Amino acid sequence: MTRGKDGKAQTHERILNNAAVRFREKGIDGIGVADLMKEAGLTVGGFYKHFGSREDLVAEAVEAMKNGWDPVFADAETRGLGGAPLFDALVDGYLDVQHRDSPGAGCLFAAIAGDLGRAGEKPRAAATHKLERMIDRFARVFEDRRPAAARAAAIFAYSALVGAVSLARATNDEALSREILTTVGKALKRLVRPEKT
Amino acid sequence: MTRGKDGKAQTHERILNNAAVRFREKGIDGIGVADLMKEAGLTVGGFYKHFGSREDLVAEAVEAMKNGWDPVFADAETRGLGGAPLFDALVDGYLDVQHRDSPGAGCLFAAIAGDLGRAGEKPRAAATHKLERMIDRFARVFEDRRPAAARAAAIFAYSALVGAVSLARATNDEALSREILTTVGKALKRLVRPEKT
DNA sequence: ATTATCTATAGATCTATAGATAATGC
DNA sequence: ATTATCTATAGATCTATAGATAATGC
Repeated sequence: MTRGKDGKAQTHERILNNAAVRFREKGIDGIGVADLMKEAGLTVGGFYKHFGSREDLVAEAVEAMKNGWDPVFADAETRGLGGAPLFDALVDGYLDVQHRDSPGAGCLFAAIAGDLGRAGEKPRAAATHKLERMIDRFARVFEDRRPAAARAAAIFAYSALVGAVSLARATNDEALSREILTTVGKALKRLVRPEKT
Repeated sequence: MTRGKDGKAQTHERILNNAAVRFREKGIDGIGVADLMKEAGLTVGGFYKHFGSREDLVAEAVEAMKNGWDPVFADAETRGLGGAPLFDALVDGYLDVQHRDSPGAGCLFAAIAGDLGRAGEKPRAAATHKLERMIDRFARVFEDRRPAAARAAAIFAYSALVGAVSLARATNDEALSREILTTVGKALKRLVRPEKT
């Protein structure tokens, strides 16, 4: 309706999904409203008919961020995978060089945890929601433990994963970067991996 | 000499140490050159007599960042501490709520790893240097293992620590935040702690 | 008539530079 | 005479808003 061929909701989604990628790639403050609108094929003036403020966009974008694990979980579910093999797939996928080199499509915490800690209440609330969901989902991988222990294992392993990719991206020494990824992967499989299922 | 009562080197240090705090508190792009100079008691015009560019300041500030562990290591050395007690002191200190709430005085990676991953070559080289030194120092805590295993333990534990504080800062749910800190602390002590010394 | 999007711009940033000033060293 | 710091400003951002325009629905 009106000017654009698409509906407003689709335009909204387009702005959002692009912002979700760009914020992870360039940091929350790394790209401006005008450029985000341009990348969505629009001009800056329409922005505030879609979002109350830039911060509102950040919060919505955080909610919209598909974390790289979604396909792994989905695939595991269809194939009836769980326990150790699923854990290994999640760890390997997270610590892969491709994930390290594609922050825009990857874990929001590895990419912008620091920015989120300094962000307003709305983005932080959205991040909290994402984090809770991620922990719950990851905890179910530890079928061999009681709920409290499974949750603890998920929190511990997830912290190590987030830290590893954050550090692997921060250094410009490729050898060190890969060493971090492989070392943390091995340690997690040795110390945290659930029993075979 | 000239205008200021202090020497140029002291002024340089003053700008640097303040920037090192502010960058961790507000993110690398969270404060401008003019405000940094004002906080050091100067005006913006003098900045480029001290630093070739803003990015050069970032790199120097990263080098200058005292990580919160320095006093713990120093204290341990004077008291002849090592092994398990030192490991516990480092883990507890890192995962303390006070560290979480004082990014300006804390670990640079927990505060700005994301920013560093997007920064220029000079800041990333400085970060790499810091990271290497941190790993080497932390690895010496694992006196009970061979060098390669000690290094792996240091990389793994450090990743978990950085991830835990990053996540604990990103959420606005105080209970979840504390749960992350205590859970990761317990897991590290159970799974990675060196033998008693 | 409504509304999604457009153009244009206000006002507040930010990095970097030019040229003046004031304190020291010869 | 030198130089560390100052004031002032250019030019490029950025968020947010005002008002015009063009497409749809009554």
